[in-house]
Formats: sequence, structure tokens, C-alpha cells
Amino acid sequence: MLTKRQLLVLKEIIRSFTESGQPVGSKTLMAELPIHVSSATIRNDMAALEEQGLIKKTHSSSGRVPSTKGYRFYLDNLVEPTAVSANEIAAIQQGFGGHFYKIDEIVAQSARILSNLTSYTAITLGPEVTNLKLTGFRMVPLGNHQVMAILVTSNGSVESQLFTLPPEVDSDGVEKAIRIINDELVGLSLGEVAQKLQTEVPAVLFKYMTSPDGFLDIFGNVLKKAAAERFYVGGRLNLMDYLGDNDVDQLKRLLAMMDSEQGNVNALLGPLHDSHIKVKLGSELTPDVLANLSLLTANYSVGEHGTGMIALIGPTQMPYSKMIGLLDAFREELAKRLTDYYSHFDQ
Amino acid sequence: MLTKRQLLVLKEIIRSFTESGQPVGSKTLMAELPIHVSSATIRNDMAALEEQGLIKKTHSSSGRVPSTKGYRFYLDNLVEPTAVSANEIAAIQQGFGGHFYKIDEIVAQSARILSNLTSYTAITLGPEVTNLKLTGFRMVPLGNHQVMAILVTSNGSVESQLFTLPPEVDSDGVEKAIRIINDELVGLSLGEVAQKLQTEVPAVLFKYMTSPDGFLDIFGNVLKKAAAERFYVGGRLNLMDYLGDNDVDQLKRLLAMMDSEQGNVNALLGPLHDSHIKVKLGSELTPDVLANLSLLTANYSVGEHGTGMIALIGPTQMPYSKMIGLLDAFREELAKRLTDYYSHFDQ
DNA sequence: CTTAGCACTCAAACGGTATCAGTGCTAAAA
DNA sequence: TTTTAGCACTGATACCGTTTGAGTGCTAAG
Repeated sequence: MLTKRQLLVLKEIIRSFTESGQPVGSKTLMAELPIHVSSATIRNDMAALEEQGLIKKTHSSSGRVPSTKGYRFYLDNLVEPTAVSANEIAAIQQGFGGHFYKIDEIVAQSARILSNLTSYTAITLGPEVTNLKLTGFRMVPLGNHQVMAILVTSNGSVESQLFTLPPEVDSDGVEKAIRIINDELVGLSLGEVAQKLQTEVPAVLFKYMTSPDGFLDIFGNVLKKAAAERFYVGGRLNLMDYLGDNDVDQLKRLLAMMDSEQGNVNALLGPLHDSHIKVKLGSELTPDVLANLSLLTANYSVGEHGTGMIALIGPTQMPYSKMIGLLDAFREELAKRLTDYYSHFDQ
Repeated sequence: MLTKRQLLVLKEIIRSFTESGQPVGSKTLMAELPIHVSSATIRNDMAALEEQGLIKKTHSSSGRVPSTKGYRFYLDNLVEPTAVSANEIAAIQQGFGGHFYKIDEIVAQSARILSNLTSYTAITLGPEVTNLKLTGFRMVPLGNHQVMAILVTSNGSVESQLFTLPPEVDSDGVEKAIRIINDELVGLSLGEVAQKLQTEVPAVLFKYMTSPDGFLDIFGNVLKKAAAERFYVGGRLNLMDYLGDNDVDQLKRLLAMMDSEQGNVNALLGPLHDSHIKVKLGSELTPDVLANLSLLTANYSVGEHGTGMIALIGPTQMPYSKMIGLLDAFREELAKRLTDYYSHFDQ
């Protein structure tokens, strides 16, 4: 068991190391601690903390640095989220100032705001789309065999893509096909639609079109795009500030992962969880691109419109109390904005 | 004036330095040069070259390194483009393998191919859009006040954007407005359309709509998007390989410049020029984000569909003969692909 | 004009020394 | 039992003098 003073020492080591990035020695601690004991006493406490594996030395006669285990202990037991400052609230409000035409714009903007506020890297995900329903499908001919396929889903998000129609697709058939889709498939979840696209739909279409393959490709393609979980990254380049020194290779791989459009965000952030804010660091992070970094994930809920996630990537020596407070405030603000958006939209 | 042997020496210094990155001494040169003279003779030649400012020492007793002026001289007088290898041609062919629905997809893919091939950073621009004409404008209602505005231009490129219609815009008026646009404005160049949008169009629309402002905003917005010069970057992250060591700040600024959607590419690459391939390096580069780098720009022409540009950014000590050969082959290949695309499309 | 020879220069690597921050341990004080 | 002062010890860091090696410029002879 640890004494109250030892807890204080650990807390101060983490605070000081977070601020300066330098190992913390007993004399420094003596000056900073609220209680007044000699450096020798503190050294004894530090020895105890080191025995528990909570802090460690960088070399045999150096000051101490928090270990991963120490951070874990700190996060589980000691950290007290800081309230967000008025400045930060103002910055958030201002960031959300403009007008948004799509949910995704709000989510993308969130990543920007969050990264600006923290100087770290933010990743945001829109509300989950599992039981999203198809509400409409259009194809607009634009001349020269070009058509634009537009797919609308129940949360108001719109996916469109340009296609060149294969010559074997006859426009008469296409019109009928679209009518069928809107009659038969609207109201179903995207998952169900995708399934029927494999089974029933081709059979039906064969009655009206000579070769429905090209058409099915187009529809399937747009459907896939609409169902894809998209994520937005803000402050990619900030990575260089807290990772730049040594591991250029890691930096490159991480940036590449963030840039890849269809990159699986789950591999990076892990699954959606129910706790409000979750911190993972050091060896707890499975994807090795995040080694030596810290990952904060937070969920947010938009009522019946689903649950989403925001995440913050930064250095292990992060001011956790501040970041946790900020992330908590932000997730509520984002939820409010999205609820707002949906309510205008549902009216 | 320089003797033939001095030119040979300069050429070999550049070749060797490009390969090794190390200053080149007289003994090394003696071993590599096709003619057989002693190192002392070479030293004399090097002294002459240094007097001309074509090479320089890194310190008083070091080997020589080409100066900016030396590279300039080399590029203007000595360089011989290398023919592209069969492998590289195959890689280009394969890169263009898929099917493309838009010109922009071809141009974007070009940047990827070029950066893969060179391990440098490629920037590509589509053919110029100055006398692009408007060929159609659509608005597709999607329910819940949402509409998708679609603008088609004479080169087949399509621009679309989602909007939420202000409630004061009446759909009856919108339909009339669209008909007017398609009657009056189709066939005009985008520049002319933009101009009329300021002057005549509002007056006309006032006859049919109570408040055409919202509608005009939408149309203007999509028009602006269509007229914007877009550029594509491939191999951003390769920058780190040849710029990573020291200047993190430059790297950040350069990446930020490339990432910014509406970033003015002219500031980076300079204006379109008529020479096939142009190399700028060192102090010739005006934007200081490119300091100590080398910029190769090449134009390509797609007949009456305009002229575009591709560019390569890399380290100053670049294998120029190879890169120039490659860029020259690539610009012709790209022109062919685009001509192909247009011909299918014009048919 | 070319070459061999030589003295000279500088960067880089190496080993020794001093400095300094910080430690663990011990024995005395509280 | 806990706290403190004192002391020997450790390792990182910086500094200094020395050596090594690649490369130079210059000069005098071929």
C-alpha cells in the first residue's frame, strides 16, 4: 500500500515531468511539494514507488520518470479532470460557427477544432450507421452516357457518385429499375438492402432489363460508399511535434494510415465502448504504430440517431487532467450540435 | 572557358555526389573518370571550376560539392536525359490500368504513379479550364429541403454539392430559374457565366422568384468549385525522406501548403510555361518553403482541350538525367491518356 | 601541360578529466 | 518508528588535447 505522501510524490512527478519533459529529482520535488520534508525522505518514498514499478530511472543516477504502470495508476486513481476554461469554450463555439449542410461536415469540423485546441491529433467518427435506412435513390442523366447516382439515407446524409453508363444499359430499363428500388428497398436498412442486392433484386431486374449487371454495380458501389464508416483527422501534422525526433518510420506509417480513405479506423482506435472517456497508453496500445503514444477515446450519443466516437492522439506525457476535462466537454457539445442538426432536419 | 576535361570533371562530380551524397575528392575522380590523368591534374581542373563558382568546398580541405550555379550549368549544357526503362513504362501502364469516370481521377492517379516511380513528391494539374463552357445545370430535390446542385461543363467534368434550401425559396421558382439558366447560360464560358451572375441574371430571376438570393448563392458556389483549379499531390510523405533531417518547420509548412484545398498552386509551381521541362533549384525558387529543394515542371497538351502541368519536387542532388527522361515520357503518356478520354467522351 | 612530392588544413574519432545532478545507504535525531 | 544529515558513488555531459585520414594548394621537375 502507498502512503498519502507517496501518492502526492507520484502525482507531482507526473505533473512536473509532463510540464518539463525532464526526469524529476528529489530536490525539485522537495521545492514543489505542498508538504515540507527533506529530500532524503522523498528519496525513500521514491524508492517505494519504484519498487511498485510506478516510476523508473533513465539511468542509475538520474531523476525519476513515470512508467506506463505509473500513468495507468494515476489515470485510474489520482487524476482530476480540469474544468474547461472560458477561452476554450469560446473557441469551440466559434469553431462550430458556420453553417453545415451535412453531418459529416460537423464531424470533420470537430476534428479540426479539437486538434487546434490541443495541438495534438484528433480523429472523429460520425454516429454509427448500422440501422441506417435507405430513403431514396436517384440517377440523373448528364449527357454523353454520364449519370450521377445519388443515394439518400434516413439520417439525411447523401452519397453521390459519377458514372459512365455502359452502352448496353438501356435508359428505359434504368428508369424502371430505379422505380423498383424506390418501391421495394426504401425503408429497409442498408444492411438489408446490401443483402437483397445479392439475392432478390437481380432476379426482379432481369424482367425489365436485358443486362442489369452494370446497373447493379453502380448501385452497389454507391451503397458501399454510404455504408462505409468514414473518419476525419485533424492536426495530422502535429504528430511531428511530439514524435518527430526519432521515429520517422513510425510517423510515416501513422500518417499513411490516417490518409488512407478506406483505412479501418477500428484497428487504430479499437471498438466503440460505453465508458465516457478511455485512455490507453504505452504497451496497452495494440497497433504498434501508436507505440509510445497515448490514445484518448470518448463516445458521444445522439439519442436514437446512434453513438459516435472522438479520439485524441498525443504524447504519453500529456496533461491528462486538462485533456480529459476538455474531451468530456467537447463530446457533450458535439452531441448537442448533432442533436440540433437532426431536429432541424426531422421537423 | 572550360576545357573538355573540366566539363567531364564537373559532370562526374555531379554524378558521384548525386549517388553518394558525399563531397567528391580528386582521387575518387581519378578512379572514376574515363580519361587517365593524375589527381594533381584533376585538382587543377577543380580549382578552375571552383573559380567559376560551379563547385565549392564544404570546408577548407574537403572534397567538392556542386553549387547551385554548377547544377544550373549542368542542366543547361551537360545533362542528357536517360531513356525510360521498360520496367518504368510497364509501371506507368499498370498505374493507368483501371477505369476512370472523371478527368480529375486520371490527373490524381498521375500524381500517385509519378511519386511511386520516383520516390519523390509529384504535383499534377488538370488541363486549364479558362474557356470551359457550361453545358448544364440540375437541381435534384432529395426531400427535407435538401437539394443536390449539379453543374456539367464542356469537358465532361461534373461538380456537385449538397445544399439545404432556405425556406423562402419556392420550388416553383427554382424550376423556372433552372430553365432560365439552361436556356440563357449554357454554351457560355464559365467566366462569362460568373460575370452574368453578377449582372443580368438577378434581374431576370426577380421576375420569377420572390427572393433569388439563396438560389444565386447555390449556383455561384458550385460554379466557383467548377472553375477552381484543383491540383493533386502524390507522395507527400516522401518529403520526409529528403527533408526530414533538419528542417521540421519547412516540412510542416510545405505539407500544410499541399494539404490546403484552395491553396494557390501557382505560388508553389510558378505559372504554366511553354518549355517542355523546366528545372528550378536553390535560390531560383521563390517560395521559401522550397528552399534547398529542386522543382521540375513539365507541361502537357491535350489539343483543343487545353494545357496542363505536372511537377516533381525532390532534393537538389537528384539524378536529373533520369528524372528529366522520365518526366518527358510521362507527360506524353498522360497527354495520350487524356486525349483518349476526351475522344471516347466526344464521340 | 602534366605529374610527383610535400607541407598544410580540417572534420571526426578517441581518451582522459572535471562537473553536476541525483542516487542509496548509514547512523544519528526526533 | 520515522525523518534527517552526511557521504560515497554513479552516469551523463561537456571540454580538451591528440591522432588519424582524406583532401587540398603549391612547387619544382618531367
